[in-house]
Amino acid sequence: MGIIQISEFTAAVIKQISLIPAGRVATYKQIAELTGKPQAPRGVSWILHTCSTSYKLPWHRVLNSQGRISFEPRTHNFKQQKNKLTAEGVQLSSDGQLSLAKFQWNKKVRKKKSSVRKPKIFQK
DNA sequence: AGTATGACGTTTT
DNA sequence: AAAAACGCCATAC
Repeated sequence: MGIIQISEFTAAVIKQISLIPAGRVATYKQIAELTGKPQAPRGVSWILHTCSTSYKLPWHRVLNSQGRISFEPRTHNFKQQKNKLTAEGVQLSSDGQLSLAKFQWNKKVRKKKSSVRKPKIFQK
């Protein structure tokens, strides 16, 4: 095993993808955003293309922004990804479409403002 | 150094 | 609505 130099970006992408919990999915764009480069979803896809197996990432949890598997439905990769997702409880249609509303990992910089409820004693 | 490519995403036909 | 064009980015060659 040799020493490999990878870029900051690559390391950040690998980190974020490894954090996606089972049963949830993220999009390429979302990963790009989480690594601070919202314009780089293509870079994310390239990294997955090259090192998904060598880093043992949950690559199958990354979909495109329509909530769709980014492989042609005939391909082996498509079937493998679909099987892995199904095994985790992620429901998707036969053509590889799922509901992002249901399954998207919500680690995102979103500031909900009104989610904090006042204690009952203060309500009225 | 310049070009090509890819598991993308958005805008324009 | 679907397809193509366009923009974008990190790597490969």
